[in-house]
Amino acid sequence: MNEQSNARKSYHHGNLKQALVEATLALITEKGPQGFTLAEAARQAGVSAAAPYRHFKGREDLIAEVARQGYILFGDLLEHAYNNGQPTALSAFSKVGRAYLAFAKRHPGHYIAMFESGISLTGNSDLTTVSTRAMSVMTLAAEKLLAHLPASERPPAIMVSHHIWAMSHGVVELFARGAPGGRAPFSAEDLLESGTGIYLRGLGIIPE
Amino acid sequence: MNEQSNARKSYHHGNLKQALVEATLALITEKGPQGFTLAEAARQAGVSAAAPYRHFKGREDLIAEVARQGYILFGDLLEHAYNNGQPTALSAFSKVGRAYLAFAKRHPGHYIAMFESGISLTGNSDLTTVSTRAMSVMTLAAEKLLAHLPASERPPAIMVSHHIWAMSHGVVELFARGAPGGRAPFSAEDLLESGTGIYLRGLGIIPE
DNA sequence: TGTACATCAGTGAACGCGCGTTCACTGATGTAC
DNA sequence: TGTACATCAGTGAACGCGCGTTCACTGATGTAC
Repeated sequence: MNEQSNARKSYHHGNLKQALVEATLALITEKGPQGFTLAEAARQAGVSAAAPYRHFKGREDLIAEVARQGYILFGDLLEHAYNNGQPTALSAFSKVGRAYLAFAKRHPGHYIAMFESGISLTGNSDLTTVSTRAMSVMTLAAEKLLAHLPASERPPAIMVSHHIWAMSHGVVELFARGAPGGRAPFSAEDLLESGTGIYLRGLGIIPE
Repeated sequence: MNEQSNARKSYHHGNLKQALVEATLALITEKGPQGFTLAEAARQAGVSAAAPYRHFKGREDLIAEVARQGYILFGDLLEHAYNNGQPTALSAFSKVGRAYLAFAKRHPGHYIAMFESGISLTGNSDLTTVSTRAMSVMTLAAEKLLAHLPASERPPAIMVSHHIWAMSHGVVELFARGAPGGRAPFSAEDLLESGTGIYLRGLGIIPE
């Protein structure tokens, strides 16, 4: 949190790498993934435009680092919400869904870097690793949930987790941030809750 | 479809406005909403960088026009798919869902301009009008579908259409365009079909 | 049908701007002895 | 504890670039008579 106003005493910044990450988060949150520029991130960190090159290969690399940290945080939050499937597979699954939306709302900069910055996972093994891990939590939660069903009417867990992922992502993009959905009569939380509720009833997980 | 290579014979272009719209579509599809520049659109239309200002207030205004045309096309396709709810409310509803995904895949430039360009509906009444109209088709389809249910277990149509909208948009963003979902084991079409199928069963529309 | 003229839709040069990136540099820090 | 030196993490100036936008201009088109 070392900003321009917060003048450095020393020639060395001390924590420039992370300061740049934080500046990037702020800029991305405010102006979108493309409103972000390396030069302005440097400015916000109170450092010359050339300084970031001591820590990042360039603009892309900085965004990738933000996404990387985002995926780790995301995975942590989902895992914590999942809580090893306790107390029940259903409650754990619901909590994971809620954690998804909570992450997107509380960490919009990370979310945008991860899903809207146009960054590509292929060719960045670090990113692939952390994103796979985060997504696997959702799949695991789906698996445990589906275990309750007789095998004959049990859809693939990956499919189910993709359904939930899609619905969650859609709710985030359309209704969570003054986006196209605009002033909808339902909050993002309500929409996701009710949507997954109906979906789970369709799966036969919730009776009646 | 009047491109650079397709040299104008005359001093006047004849159809520059639409040529710029088409160039924008191509650029946006290829490089994302921010990879697009007015200058390059002009270049692709075989015209000087100043020419677009005869037809648009500026960069934003051109993107807005693309989005506007997109919403109109989108609305037309949804309405055609809906087909006045014939032959059954359920089949019409399903067709609308499929049309949503088909539009996103066949007209990615429009879709991106509409939903990912960061364009704002507020303050552009033209845009608001056409987008409202498109979305109302989805709500109408939901309404007719829900009419089959006893009032006691009938959720608001707007909520249902928002659920479907969210799931559809999520599928488009995550699985329809080599996006984060990457090489998933299911196609976007399959995912949306199965997802809405489970959802509709949850609503009690599809039995068993 | 011809002509005079207004309007329209382009041109091309110019502007100021901020960006990403490179480079030789230098002050601060860490370490071997 | 002191000193010499290597390394590190910044600086600041400079570059080339393409962008958005403005402006006076001009060639083409449309119209009144």
